[in-house]
Amino acid sequence: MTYQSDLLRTLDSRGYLHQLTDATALDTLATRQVVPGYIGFDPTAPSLHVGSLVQIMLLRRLQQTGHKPIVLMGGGTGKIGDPSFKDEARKLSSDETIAANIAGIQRIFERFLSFGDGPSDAVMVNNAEWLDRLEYIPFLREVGQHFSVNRMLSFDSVKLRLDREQSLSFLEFNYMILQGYDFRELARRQGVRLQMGGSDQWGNIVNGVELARRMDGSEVYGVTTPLLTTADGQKMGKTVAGAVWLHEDQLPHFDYWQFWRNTDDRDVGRFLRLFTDLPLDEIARLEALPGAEINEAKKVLANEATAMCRGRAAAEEAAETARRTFEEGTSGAALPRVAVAGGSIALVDALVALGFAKSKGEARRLIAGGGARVDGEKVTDEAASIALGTDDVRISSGKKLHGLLTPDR
RNA sequence: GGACAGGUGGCCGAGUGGUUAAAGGCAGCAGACUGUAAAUCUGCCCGUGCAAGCGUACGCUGGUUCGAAUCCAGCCCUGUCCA
Repeated sequence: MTYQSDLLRTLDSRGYLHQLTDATALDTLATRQVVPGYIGFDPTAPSLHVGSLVQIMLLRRLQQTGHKPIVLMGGGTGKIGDPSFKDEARKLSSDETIAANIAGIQRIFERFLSFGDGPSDAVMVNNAEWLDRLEYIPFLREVGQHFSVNRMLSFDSVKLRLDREQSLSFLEFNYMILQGYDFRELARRQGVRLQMGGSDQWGNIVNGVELARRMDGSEVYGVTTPLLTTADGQKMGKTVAGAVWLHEDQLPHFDYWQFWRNTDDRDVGRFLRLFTDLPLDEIARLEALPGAEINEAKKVLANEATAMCRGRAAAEEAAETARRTFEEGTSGAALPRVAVAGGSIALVDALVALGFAKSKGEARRLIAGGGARVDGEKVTDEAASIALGTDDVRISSGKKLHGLLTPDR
């Protein structure tokens, strides 16, 4: 369908829409007023990784089209853990951990959203504010009566777990009730009209929509994004080094840039639309590049995505390092470095020190398999030692990972 | 509380006394081919050690045995059914 509102037109054309509870009504609403919309995030880690980036970008689009993004931190629900599509119960987090995680996550959002007091400025709220104070009996009477267990059991998030004969504790079973209640509370307190989330959140979102209607008679809406997988069917956000964290404390700028640079051909257009602010006609041109020229589009993707998250300077440095490393075969400034004292180091130790191998044994296997190079020369002697003069020595693991040994004088 | 089934390496899953650091698959790493892509083929894939080896590992604790992931006992956890 064609949408009237900037909001839905943008979301639709850039590939964010999977399901909507009431597209027409939401579309109309968005043409008439500033729509406060939220997405919930569990503060179960001190940072967020690329897996959350679609949701973050969704809030950014909301703000870009004149509406108000609200970041809901699940300080209360985080104490329970979302059971959706998880195989096993999450570990419960302590209050201190949760508070620290929230602080870590906030600094990431500040890069994607503009916070403040204005009508379309972003705000961050914590559902512990209302959830921690709930009293069991009143809650059951007011909220519990609106939930049918029969229905909750039919939700995929629960059903799949039960079908696989895995345990689902009552604690976790309550997650969807609390999340529905969040929506209703935010609607009441802040006039929130929209909840967004990944497709796995559909059931939770619908619960909230219905709860708000039943308790307060208010109309609120839900939008989910498609589950983001790479073209070869993998969940997005893993690289050689593990999760692709958004904050540089967990992942260097260069690695972040490389993550985007290594995007599958088939994903380039989709990712450009989702993760950059480039205009659609420009993206259409880039994704149509034939054959190896598509690499130009990947560079643009890497530059833009890195600039948004890490800053333009970081993106440029990463791009320059990548150009020198991969196109010239020399070294760039953003490569990881390890200082070596004493003028020499065993190759296995160097590989471990640079993080290219988790253990000496792994480093040895890498060398034996022909994957290790010193200054571009393949080395197959597991016992090789590297002598350092005055210059940096470049160590490579495979084609992708490069690092420098710097003499420590 | 009772009956039954089960708990194996990051995941799935074989294995019912020695030749089992544990088949196979997935994921991951490397090589070849390429375009820092995909697909395909090949090798690697607990730690330590140049190596022989040593250490650790099949829910936990103890036992039987020359020898246990495999047998026995108790406990913990999960599922199904019953109360």
